[in-house]
Amino acid sequence: MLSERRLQVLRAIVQDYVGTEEPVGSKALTERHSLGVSPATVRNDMAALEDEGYIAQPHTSAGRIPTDKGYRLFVDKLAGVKPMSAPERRAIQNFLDGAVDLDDVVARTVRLLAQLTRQVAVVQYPSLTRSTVRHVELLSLAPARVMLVLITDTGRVEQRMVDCPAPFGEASLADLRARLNSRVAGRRFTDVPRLVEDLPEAFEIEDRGTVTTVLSTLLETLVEENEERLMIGGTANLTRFGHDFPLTIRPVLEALEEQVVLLKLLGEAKDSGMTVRIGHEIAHEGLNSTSVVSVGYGSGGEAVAKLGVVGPTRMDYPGTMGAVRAVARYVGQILAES
Amino acid sequence: MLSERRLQVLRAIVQDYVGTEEPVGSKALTERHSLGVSPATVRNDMAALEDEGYIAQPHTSAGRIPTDKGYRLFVDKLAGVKPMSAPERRAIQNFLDGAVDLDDVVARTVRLLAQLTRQVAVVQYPSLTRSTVRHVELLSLAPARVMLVLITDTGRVEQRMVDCPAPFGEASLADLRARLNSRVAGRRFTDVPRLVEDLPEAFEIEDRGTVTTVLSTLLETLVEENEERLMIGGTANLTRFGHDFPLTIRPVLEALEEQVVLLKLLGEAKDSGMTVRIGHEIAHEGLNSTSVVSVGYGSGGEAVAKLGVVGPTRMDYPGTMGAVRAVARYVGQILAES
DNA sequence: CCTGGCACTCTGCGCGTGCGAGTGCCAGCA
DNA sequence: TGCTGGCACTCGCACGCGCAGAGTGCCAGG
Repeated sequence: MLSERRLQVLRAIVQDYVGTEEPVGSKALTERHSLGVSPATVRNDMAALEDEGYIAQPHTSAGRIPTDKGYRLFVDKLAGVKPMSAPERRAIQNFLDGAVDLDDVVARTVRLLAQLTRQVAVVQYPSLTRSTVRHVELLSLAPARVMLVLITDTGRVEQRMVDCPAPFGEASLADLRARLNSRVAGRRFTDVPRLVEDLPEAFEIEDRGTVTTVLSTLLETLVEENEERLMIGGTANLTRFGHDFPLTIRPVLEALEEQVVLLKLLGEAKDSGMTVRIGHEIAHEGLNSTSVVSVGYGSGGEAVAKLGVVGPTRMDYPGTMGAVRAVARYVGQILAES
Repeated sequence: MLSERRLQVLRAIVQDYVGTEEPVGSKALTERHSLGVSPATVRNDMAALEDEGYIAQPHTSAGRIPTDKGYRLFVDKLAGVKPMSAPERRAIQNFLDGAVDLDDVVARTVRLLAQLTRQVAVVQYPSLTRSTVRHVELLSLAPARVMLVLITDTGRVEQRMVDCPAPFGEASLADLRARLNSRVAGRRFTDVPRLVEDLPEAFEIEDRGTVTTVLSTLLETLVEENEERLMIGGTANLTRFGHDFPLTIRPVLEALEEQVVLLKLLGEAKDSGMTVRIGHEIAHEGLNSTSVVSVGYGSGGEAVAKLGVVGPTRMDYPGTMGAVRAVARYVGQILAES
């Protein structure tokens, strides 16, 4: 176990390194923080911290920088979440209140997060699978062509074209629409398959094919995991990554374009509370030198999706976590209102 | 007027520079192209081209690189559009055919363009203002709350929540839905205001407030220019920009995040035919060292939106133009089918 | 267990040099 | 008049060198 002072030294190293982006030496440390001991003592502590793997030196006889393990300890034990100031909170609320629809909410959230954290922001659209159905609408576009529109409680709208095996009359369509809604409106997506199972039986034999087709399209839409979308913003902040970044930025941009990767990343995070993944804790190779701070957000007490930021491992964790948490909270409020 | 050979020299310079990314000298030119003259002659030609402002030397006694004016001449007079090969065309078609809905079409198009051109791809969603209405749906969510869903012929769906001034019965709602659709279905957006003008008069006095509210929300949705969305992809290709690019890439990323800028840019382009904007021809400062190749696409003969790529001025214009044109063509087909 | 001192190591930077690519110009030739 | 070969000149760039500065590890003393 590390002594109290050594933890303080680690904290000081992380803070200074995050601020200056340069390896920090023993002398500078004692000057900028009142540790009450001399540089020589700090050097001993640093040697110990290095032995334990919390810090490292990029080159012999340069200062130390924190390792992923060091940041981990810092986040878990040494730093809290820095709350947003009251004016900041008001600004967040004002900005988000101006949104007109779901797309706009998500777009504004991305912008806001990117600006607050000066990092890359990622916001997942409210997930279909955890939402409830508000309404299912069926529109007849042609005798054997139906458009299926699914509206969720989070305001998301999905539509699908359905080619029917046989012409389908207006009356039957209205019938199906009514029965469908009376069964699934207000229910969770996961319950829908069970609820509509026996629906075809209520129809005339010649309509059953069409009903089955419509229903299977609906179920398809519900489970279609790859329809989980997300919005990204603030990529220009990547240019503040480091001095060497031609090589650093490339894989990150590539990873960000692979929405699958990001969705997986967000999916792995805890459903409640904040998740911080640091450097090599992230499985995807291109993101090995980044950290991801994510949190669930939702209209009720329950998370319907996640949002977060991607930045260099050398980031201001307390500030970033504060911003992410605050934004998630207000987005949840907005969604609950709409 | 420049002699034929001088134009050939310019063409050769552009081609070589695009290929090697390095200033090209007189000797290398004669070696790689059979111009039938000696380096000395080429030097004279180059001096002339430089006087005219078509090429420049980055430093005294280095090779020459084309100026924006040089690229302009190259694009207008010296190079055609390089058509895609048959296998490439098949690949494009196959890839786009797999799309399930409009979002997917756009997403795939972006991916495809970015891969084909190895540059940043920008695809505008089919514009509302030039489309026609396929269907307007009204859903009663609460006694005084209506959801308005607008479906366009390009498959785009817009929804808006409407808070009514007074409760609105199911019957009135059905009435409004029917009247509305009979008037506007299949009509162009621009005609809609005129067509629904006198609609409130057909309703009982107590419903008119609500009808008016719904209609104005509809009109709002139609004109809402800022709802013009676009999707961007292939930003990782920016890292191939140049060696110096920390400074170059930053403003470009920022400009790309400002969708307003991009929309303006696309909006300024010709409606039909391909538009190439080179370097300083682009008003926005951050994009001064880029070129934009854009073209309209649409389901009928008519363009409903634009797509294009953003890349360094030093790009393979014939190839890029070929890819952009081909993709636009196939996207148009896909939209027409759906 | 902390401290001051000391010798050591390594990176980054400024400077001077040489090389090579490329140019402009000129005189000669078709 | 236009093309060619030759020649002197100009830079940019890569390389090597040496120096200063920051930081370390270790040791002996309090």
